[in-house]
Amino acid sequence: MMTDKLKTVPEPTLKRLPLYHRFLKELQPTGRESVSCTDIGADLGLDPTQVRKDLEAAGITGRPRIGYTILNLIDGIEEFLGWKKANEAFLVGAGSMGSALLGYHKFEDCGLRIIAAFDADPLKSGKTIHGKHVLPLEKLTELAQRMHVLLGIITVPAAGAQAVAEMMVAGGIRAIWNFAPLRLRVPEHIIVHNEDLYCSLASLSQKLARELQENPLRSVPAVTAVPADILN
Amino acid sequence: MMTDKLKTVPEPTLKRLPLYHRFLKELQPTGRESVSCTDIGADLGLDPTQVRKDLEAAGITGRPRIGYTILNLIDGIEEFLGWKKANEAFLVGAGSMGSALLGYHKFEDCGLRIIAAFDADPLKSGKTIHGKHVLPLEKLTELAQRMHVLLGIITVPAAGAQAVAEMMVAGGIRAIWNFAPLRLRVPEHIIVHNEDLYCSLASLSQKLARELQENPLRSVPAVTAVPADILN
DNA sequence: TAGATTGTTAATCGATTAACAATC
DNA sequence: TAGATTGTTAATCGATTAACAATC
Repeated sequence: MMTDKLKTVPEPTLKRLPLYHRFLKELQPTGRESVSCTDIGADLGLDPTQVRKDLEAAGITGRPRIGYTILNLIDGIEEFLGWKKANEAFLVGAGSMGSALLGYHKFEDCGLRIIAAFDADPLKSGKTIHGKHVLPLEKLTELAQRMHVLLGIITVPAAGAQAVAEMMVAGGIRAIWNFAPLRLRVPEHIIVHNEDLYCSLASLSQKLARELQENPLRSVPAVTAVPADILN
Repeated sequence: MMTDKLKTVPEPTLKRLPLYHRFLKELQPTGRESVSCTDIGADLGLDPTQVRKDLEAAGITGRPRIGYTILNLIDGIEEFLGWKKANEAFLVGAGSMGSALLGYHKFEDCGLRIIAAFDADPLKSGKTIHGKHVLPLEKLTELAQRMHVLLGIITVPAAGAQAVAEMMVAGGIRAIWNFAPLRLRVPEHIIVHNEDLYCSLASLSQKLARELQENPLRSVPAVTAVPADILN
């Protein structure tokens, strides 16, 4: 158990730590006690030194010749990433993406507890999705304030996202996980994390275009007509 | 219209180009003809030189003193990112995340055309989600082959993802957009893009934990009891 | 012409990788 | 002891930022 100050670490390190965590969780049931950076790196295709640096950044120490105690490592990563004490969160936008996130109960293992959803549509508020109540949007600010909810998730369409962000900020929310495809304008102290699928797609699409330019088609089978009624 | 060779560009550049594109699309209706890197940078909070470098990497040129022609810029970015000719894609896993993606019709503007979904569950296959047919999983490989579909989207739970990836590869799919929280083991020439929400959450959660450590609570209003019946 | 902006080269910064000493 | 592995410092690499010349 370590409760040192949480340091600022490079973003890439922050993204890799959960990968280590996942690998260690797979390793745990095997009964092994310790693991080396070489082992972790081998599984994920990473340089062992990088793994060591990441763990060092997270404030986790091992023992020369032995490696790291798996239990210790899992605990240290969870502590460092803030997964030990759950962040309560409000989700706004009970559309399909919102519903999907409400169903990801595994988020709780990562310290995320979505305690309610909100939607401007009266047809949606009042319902329950994956066991979570959907409340009318106008209650967001007040409830966030009263309940000291510090994390907000935005899954509304782009057009409504800025307004929602402002309601969240007004309610004292400090960090926003934004799935709407736009940059939110919020005060500087608010942490915003954009999950911009369009940007993500852009990078995939460019890579595929480039790959196809280099190797047009690996094999060129006859183009067969496909039953029209089976696809739209 | 530019049809030069598509270059390999830094990943960060690839992620920023769609942001420029979005800003330019907003600018377009105003009737303005040209724009400078300073303008773009100001909107997104980026260094103008970085914007210029990114555009240069995408093979787009401007004119000193004038800037870039907006139309030209939009066209150039779309061309470079491969948004001009649609990539046909198969999506596997018609759960809530899959459904959400099937409903994102704006993906088509980014050159992504999801032409069908697949699911192992016979209760789901046969249905139609957001206008797309859901087919039985066992048809995936053959159909991908016959239709020359090159892009696959995985939205099944982690346990099934590796098997799906293998079916995709067998069907000749060249790029995979993976939403399942695990690293897929695929041949080297396959492009994999992991949309790992857990890793993303980790970084947000750590930042929030750190922020709370530094500024525990901006204001400390009384903790009010919340109607128990309104939340679960 | 003068000034704004691109294009391009150099400097800086940060992250990754390599080298090696400390240690169990 | 010898050897594997951590801890730590140095070297490399790549991306960002700064500087400045070219140009419309």
